Amino acid sequence: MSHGDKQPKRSREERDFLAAYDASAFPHPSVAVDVALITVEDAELRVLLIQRDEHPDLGRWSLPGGFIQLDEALDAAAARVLARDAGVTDVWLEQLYTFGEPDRDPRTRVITVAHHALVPAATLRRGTEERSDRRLARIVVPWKGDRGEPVRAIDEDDVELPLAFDHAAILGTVVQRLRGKLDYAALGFELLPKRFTLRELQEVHEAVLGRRLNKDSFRRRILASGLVTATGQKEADVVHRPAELFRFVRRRR
Amino acid sequence: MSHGDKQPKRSREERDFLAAYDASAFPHPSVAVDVALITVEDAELRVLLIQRDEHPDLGRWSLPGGFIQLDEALDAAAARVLARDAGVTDVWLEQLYTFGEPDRDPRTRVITVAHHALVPAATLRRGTEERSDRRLARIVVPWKGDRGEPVRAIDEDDVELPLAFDHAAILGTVVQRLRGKLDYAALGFELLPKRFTLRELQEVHEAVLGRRLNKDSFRRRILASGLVTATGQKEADVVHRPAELFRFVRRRR
DNA sequence: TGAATAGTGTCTATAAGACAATATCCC
DNA sequence: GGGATATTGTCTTATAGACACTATTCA
Repeated sequence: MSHGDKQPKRSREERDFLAAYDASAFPHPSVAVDVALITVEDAELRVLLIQRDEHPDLGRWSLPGGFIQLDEALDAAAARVLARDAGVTDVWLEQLYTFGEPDRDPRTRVITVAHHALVPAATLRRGTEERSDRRLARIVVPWKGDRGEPVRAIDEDDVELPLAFDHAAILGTVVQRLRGKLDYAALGFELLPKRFTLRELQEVHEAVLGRRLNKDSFRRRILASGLVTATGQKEADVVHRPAELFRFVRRRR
Repeated sequence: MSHGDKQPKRSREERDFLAAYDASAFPHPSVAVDVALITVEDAELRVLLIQRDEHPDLGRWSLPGGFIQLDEALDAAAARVLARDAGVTDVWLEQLYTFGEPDRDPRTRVITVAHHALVPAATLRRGTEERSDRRLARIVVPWKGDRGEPVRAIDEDDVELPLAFDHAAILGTVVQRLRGKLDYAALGFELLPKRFTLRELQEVHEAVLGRRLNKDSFRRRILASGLVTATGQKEADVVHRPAELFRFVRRRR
């Protein structure tokens, strides 16, 4: 057993019980995973959406998702879906919340264990450009703070993409969670390339939080955290004084 | 499909699809809920445990739990389990995390949506006194901060209660989550009676956080938050100057 | 009166916000 | 040089921690 402290020595009696156990004695729900693959581009929060080509909710836009397999861990299922639908591997991926309202899927009872993943925009752009059923949609958050209510998805042409099932609510919870975690977890770095300027990091934080931050204290706070270290290099091809490039360094906690 | 419609008007074709959908075409996991019913007594974090009287893990101690019903929402299943096993209703109850390692239950694949609930100690003591298969166990946290690793359960006689399945890990996640939420959510009040002193509130915070807090700044912070209001009453039967009783008031955020 | 905790006031250290001054790049 | 942003430094304000002092109850 991978969980827990002690490996229970099972008695003969317990082994007999387990051998006789019939899991099909009562009906079971379906269990799926959905993954919100999040990035920040042009200082805006974005998510990968896929247009459904099957009933139900055909034509609507959904998060990458799929049913879990019986011998598959939840995070493994999420990683599988992410690789299959977005061609993305080795990214920050974490369980978010489990959505299980009885009527959330018209087919049958489907409980979905929602996950969220973070990836730099450059990584995501490779490979999601050509397909017309994939969009890197802007997330429009119609609330302030951490209320976690449903959000909307808008494509590059300012067209709203209608979301399938309860995915607007799932995405609202994603934004809520990211805003809550940003303060104490080193999330910003997951959304940036290896080397980045402090202004870029601040823009990522602002995109996630949905509000402007004070430049001076942001700078001081990040530098004091010991989470970044200067590389000595400077950004290039900017029309102003180039900023120093920093990189993330594992430390603290 | 048209782009703007919100409430899906299902087409004839979609309705036919749904009517023909066969949920039993592939095997499904079992889905359960487990509930950590938490309280603070004698300035220590406690949880209600039940000794298992069936295989598997017979004799070990577990959180109240049960399989969800097909037409039952997740939080409704958690509330049902809580009422059945602890006789407790109308308490703060929130989804925590979903545990789904393939081998976490030896019977079959069981995914559990873990919840946590908070209740004042006085409320819980009523009705959980007599039964020998129920214990309000102390939670011993062998780590600092918010690591969320497994914890141990100790009864009143300092005897460790071996935990069933991965419940030690679930409880670790409970402590981690409570510590993270305490800063910004008004959790402390859920663990106290209607009227309480600031010292009692501080003791609850200290029990959850597992560390001592500065009295002066705790006092200032709570009073400045606007979350409590003085009642004009004072505590009785104490061997020292009685403190003023406060009550929780909904405000802020 | 003494033990024990409540509650108040003050001082200091730290962090955030505001703002000004200077630096450095491209055009 | 001008535009634009980087980077540094200073000042002000808010908050946390430390500590001292007074207040109030019961034994």
